[in-house]
Amino acid sequence: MEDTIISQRRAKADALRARGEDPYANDFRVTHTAAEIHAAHSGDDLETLEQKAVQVAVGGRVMAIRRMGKLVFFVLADRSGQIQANLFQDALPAADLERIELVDVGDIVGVAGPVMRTRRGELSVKATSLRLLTKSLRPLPEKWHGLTDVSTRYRQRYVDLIVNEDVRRTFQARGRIVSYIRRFFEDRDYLEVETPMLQSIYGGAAAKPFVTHHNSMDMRLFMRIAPELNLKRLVVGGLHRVFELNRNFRNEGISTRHNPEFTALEFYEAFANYEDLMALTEELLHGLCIHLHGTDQIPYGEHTLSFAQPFRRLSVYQGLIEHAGVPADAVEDRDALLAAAQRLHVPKAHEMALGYLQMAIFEAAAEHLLVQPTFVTDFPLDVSPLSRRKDANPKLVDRFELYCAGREIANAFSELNDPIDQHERFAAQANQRDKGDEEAHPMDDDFIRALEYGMPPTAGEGIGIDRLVMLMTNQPSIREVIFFPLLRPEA
RNA sequence: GGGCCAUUAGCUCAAUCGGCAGAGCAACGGACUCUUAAUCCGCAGGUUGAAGGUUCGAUUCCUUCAUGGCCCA
Repeated sequence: MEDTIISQRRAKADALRARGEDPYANDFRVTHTAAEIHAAHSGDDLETLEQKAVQVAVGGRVMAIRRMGKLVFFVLADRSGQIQANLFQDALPAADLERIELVDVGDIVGVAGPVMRTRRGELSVKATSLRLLTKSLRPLPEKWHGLTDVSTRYRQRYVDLIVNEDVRRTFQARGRIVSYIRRFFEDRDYLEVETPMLQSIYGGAAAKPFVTHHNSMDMRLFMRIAPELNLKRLVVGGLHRVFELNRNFRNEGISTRHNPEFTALEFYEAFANYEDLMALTEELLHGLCIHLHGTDQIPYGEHTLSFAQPFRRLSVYQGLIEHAGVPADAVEDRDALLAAAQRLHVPKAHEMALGYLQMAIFEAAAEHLLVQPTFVTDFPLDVSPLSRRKDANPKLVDRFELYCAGREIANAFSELNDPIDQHERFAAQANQRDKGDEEAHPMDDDFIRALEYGMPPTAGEGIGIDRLVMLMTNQPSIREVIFFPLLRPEA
């Protein structure tokens, strides 16, 4: 029974206290990490190390104990990796030898002594002292199979991280990705900014918000679904290159691709258009892939993704023609589109305005085919209330979405900066809302006012960081790249 | 929201047609000064997710619920 193990370990903590030692001490100082020791001495043989007698102090969790009678091996894990500690009876003071008996797998210990190599070649620390620094009361999962139960892995991510090295690596990669992105934009003279998560009017995307309440102001507030409108206000204010890398909240279903809170990068650059952003996006993803993997060809599930530049480009209309079987001269023909929608089992097709219908067909027919990075361009105006019209075709906008592995990774456009047009678009969205579209964009009078002061010609983009991390780390579920994905509370 | 699947010891998994609930690892006791999932001997550990039903008898069959996973919308 679990309580049996816990009480056994509590007894060991008590035994330590009886010896006048704190089972939760905090006075041990580490001089080296495991990785530093491996890096410094990987080429040193047994005799060389004996001569050098390099003294180190390492601290970490005991991942394995192998007792050989008068010799005990610990495998220690610290933030950098693992190192073996060898506890020889004739190298340790009596008090430390007795302490070995109080150490369990899972405890945090400190070991000091010279770096050595065993006869079998294992680089180790020969312990001349042993401290027990943190008593672990709960047993770790089995050493070979680890922890695999998905629910437990997410609920007790700390255990998942202790025992599953690949999980640790995935989250380390996530950190490096975020860091690379920040550096990428800082190098291009972008300013990192933070804008409100709590908003009295939400906007910037088509999604349902979380609603909350401010008590002392007695005010309804929304969790933001996107930072877009605030970032464009900053561009109006003269911050011509800004980015925000932060959380968005959308009140929708949970799946392998959706978590209610997710991390997005949004960036805005004045005097640029959506074509410029395609080039910038290629550069960002290509550089990131090389930075992480040293190559631009990486596995994702059964596929090999290529981030070699340039990425494929496919207009929405081309997609309708090539993948949905819509005749080339009928991409704006409602009857032809409805026929395609029926073939593809698009629900509620008859209720949709033209642009929504085109996109629903495109998504049903083409989305899953877009495995290699592909810029889908030239979206219908109806579904793009914040994008600039195309000069050549006012029914379309200067917009692209980047698809990869059948998923939307990024969404970008030349920004609509005509306040009159923007007001009309919001009005059209209000009309959609009246028809029952809960995801239609709400009117934002202050945003119109900001545009009336004049926003320079600008292009902006949003990139889903969680999905990007999934691609870069070959993970099939968004929950594998979010430390604590949303779950129902335990019973 | 719909369908399918899973839930058994701390962890990973068994259990024949409905017939005494088992193993490995971890733990506990012991042997061992070069192990690498150490090895060897011994011992212990269970409200089979919850509630109800069928049955002489339920881990197994049925119903409802809970949690999670996958697929679909």
